[in-house]
Amino acid sequence: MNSDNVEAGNRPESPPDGAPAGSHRRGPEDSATRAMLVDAAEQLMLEEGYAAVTTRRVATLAGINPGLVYYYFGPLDNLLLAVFRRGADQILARQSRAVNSPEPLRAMWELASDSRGTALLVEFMALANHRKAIRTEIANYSTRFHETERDVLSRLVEDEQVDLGGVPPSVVALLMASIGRFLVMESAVGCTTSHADMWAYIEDRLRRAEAQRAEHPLPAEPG
Amino acid sequence: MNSDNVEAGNRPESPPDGAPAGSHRRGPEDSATRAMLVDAAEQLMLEEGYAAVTTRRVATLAGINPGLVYYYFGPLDNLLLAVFRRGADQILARQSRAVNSPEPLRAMWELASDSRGTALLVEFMALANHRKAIRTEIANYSTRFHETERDVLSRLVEDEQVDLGGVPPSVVALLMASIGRFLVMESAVGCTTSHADMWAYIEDRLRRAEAQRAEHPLPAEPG
DNA sequence: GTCTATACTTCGATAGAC
DNA sequence: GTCTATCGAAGTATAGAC
Repeated sequence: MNSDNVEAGNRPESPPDGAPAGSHRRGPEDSATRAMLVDAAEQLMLEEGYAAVTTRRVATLAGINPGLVYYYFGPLDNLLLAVFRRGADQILARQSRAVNSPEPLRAMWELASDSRGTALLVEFMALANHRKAIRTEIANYSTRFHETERDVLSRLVEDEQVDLGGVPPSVVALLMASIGRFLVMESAVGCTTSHADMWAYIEDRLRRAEAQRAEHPLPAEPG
Repeated sequence: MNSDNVEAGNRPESPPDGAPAGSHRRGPEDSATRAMLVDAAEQLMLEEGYAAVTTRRVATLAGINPGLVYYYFGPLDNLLLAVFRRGADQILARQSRAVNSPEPLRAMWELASDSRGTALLVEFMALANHRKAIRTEIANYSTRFHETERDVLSRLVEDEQVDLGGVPPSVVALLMASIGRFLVMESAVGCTTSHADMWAYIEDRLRRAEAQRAEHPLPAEPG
């Protein structure tokens, strides 16, 4: 689908077979059953929160025997980690397409304000409070996410493709990520105070920042 | 301690005795035992997440018999709600002091970037995904929080006490809330990419916005 | 790889003695 | 108001048949 190097398997801290330390048994990574369990766990997290992700409920929802959860993942934490990693890889892949799109700022904003991704992230943020493995994984993912956007924005400013009005690219990257997710989180609970104002403001800034591109078309790369 | 009208008891949707519909029994609101249970529940939420808040664990941590949890709160959801309401009231009271402080913008920013309040809010946001009562309560609280800041900022701009650089007060209110909480959330999981840049940027904006006040001292209210 | 059966723990909630 | 005792449900995890 895309040739970006953001797929699973490049994660440096994982052993070659992808098995976290401490898990006794593990089925193949490409098993259809395994994927169905991850699907079911993700659905439960989104609909009822992480506390609803139990071996019995996941297995029942997937139409699979509860014992198989342990066969594929060992302790339940590993299943949660698998859900996070798959989701994080999907978002990083989408980010990779966004920063290369014709309107990178707008695409990055749409990614930042994605409701599904944010809903999952909130669950994992809460989970991270008492699960160290999740905490580390979120930190790694967030770091990659921000660094990519910061570097891309720096380059775009350098090439006069966008105008950030003097605000540092690293700051703009954090601004988009925080505001987008915040709006989604509040909408999820039914609070939309001043959201319309914020959306209008963002839209205005996006339009002005991207307008720079029309005046400064990027010449073909030399060499 | 303060005379602001943000204390509990003014909540319009609560019946006079403060008992939510459906709870069969309930002890007095000012009970010391009740307060210890709320303390223990809050501590468990902060240290181990909402899933750790069980009747047995709360009671054990508080050194109180598990049966008393039902005596005071009925179903467990009511205990969670009590934790949220007490925390929300504390933050609204602190907000009320912040907006009346000598440097309201800075005080509002310090409130937005408060780590303890944010950690609790993350837990409740996750809880809200599948508990309607929590969802409604968060929406009410957030609405009040934003509206207060928006109104105060509007007044400050009107009186030329602060300079928001043309950004609407409602937008600035949301910006502070989202960025502050986002930084705290990321720090909690150990990701601080670009945080130093953001803090420096915020500090610069705060200093410039508050500088306006020195040039335009507010005259005494007429009448 | 998939399933059954099971051991053990902890949960929410209630009844009732004191 | 506080405690003991208890019910039934659901949880994690394992052993072992097929």
